[in-house]
Amino acid sequence: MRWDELETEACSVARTVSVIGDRWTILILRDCFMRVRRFEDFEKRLGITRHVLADRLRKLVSLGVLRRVPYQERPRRYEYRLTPKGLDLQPVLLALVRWGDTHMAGQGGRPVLLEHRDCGQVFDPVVVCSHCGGPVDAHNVRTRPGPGARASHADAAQAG
Amino acid sequence: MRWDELETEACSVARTVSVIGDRWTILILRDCFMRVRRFEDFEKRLGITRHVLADRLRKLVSLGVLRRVPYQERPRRYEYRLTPKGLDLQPVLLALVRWGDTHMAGQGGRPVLLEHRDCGQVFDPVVVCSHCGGPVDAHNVRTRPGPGARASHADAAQAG
DNA sequence: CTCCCAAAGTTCCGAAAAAGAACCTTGACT
DNA sequence: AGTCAAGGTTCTTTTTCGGAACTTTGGGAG
Repeated sequence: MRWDELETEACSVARTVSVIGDRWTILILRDCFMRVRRFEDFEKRLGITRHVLADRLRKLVSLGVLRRVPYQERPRRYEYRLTPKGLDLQPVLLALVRWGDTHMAGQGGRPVLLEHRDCGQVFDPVVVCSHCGGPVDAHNVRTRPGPGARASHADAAQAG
Repeated sequence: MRWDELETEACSVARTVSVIGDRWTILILRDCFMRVRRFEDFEKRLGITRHVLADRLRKLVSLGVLRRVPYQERPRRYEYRLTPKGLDLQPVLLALVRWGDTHMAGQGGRPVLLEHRDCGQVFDPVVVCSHCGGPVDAHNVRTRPGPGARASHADAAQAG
């Protein structure tokens, strides 16, 4: 299966992976959430090659995750900002941070803490059910085919 | 920056990406959550080459995300199952499903629905604050350095 | 006017990884 | 002895990546 076939799969994970399933893309998005916006800043912070960076930014813009905004004229220069579609990726990033904190933390503990503005406290992101508000974990979720289901594989996140 | 340098970064996103920041790895994990366990089944469902599949499974086992469990003797055969560390990736998969459903759904609507066993309803995963239970979104989270912070870049998931 | 600088890319080349297909191993079954 | 199944491994070819140099647009210094 090739990269460009992914987005046509009847699977939301596959479709999402077709957008962000690349290490550089995820790290670029992490930096976007940290308010990094310029080509050179991404390059310096990430240690990515300019070639790959340009490619990924182009891809993210064409997918509507980032937009290219001019920040000066003569010479015209652009910066990259998250669109609403891009901001919606926050839960993905939060989930990645949480897992890394739990399972990959170094000797010093977690590198970063998350503070919830609404209550002012340091917190962990917790996933709950939109219907009853109860906790969601690996053992209390079932998947079933939805209206967009097709042939082969369904979607996913059920227990082992 | 090379792949193997990622896991030493003082960033939980980077460390997590060093484990799952690869499209095949994420799709393999999706299938694991759907109770797929055997080499041939992964191969058939994913359309991945055997070479890459063997490599990714080996990597996931060595990282403690999957474990190799014998399911028959003579000839000895193994299957792959999520460990507790692997099951903890569920929020990541849920976040990917949710984003795909919202932003990449095809004409037919969502391919799969999630059902919460505790309340029996179809639901969306929602991220809330572990402290006050309030909603978490792109605009009410601040990041600050934690005990494991180091030199360069902090972590991540703040608004644009 | 010429040189130098900055930001944001693009181009080029050798190295690494993925796709695709064939081959190998263990043991059961016929 | 021949066939089948599961789970890999070994090729060869095609893509992608890393690293470094080059380009473009214009400002500012001498």
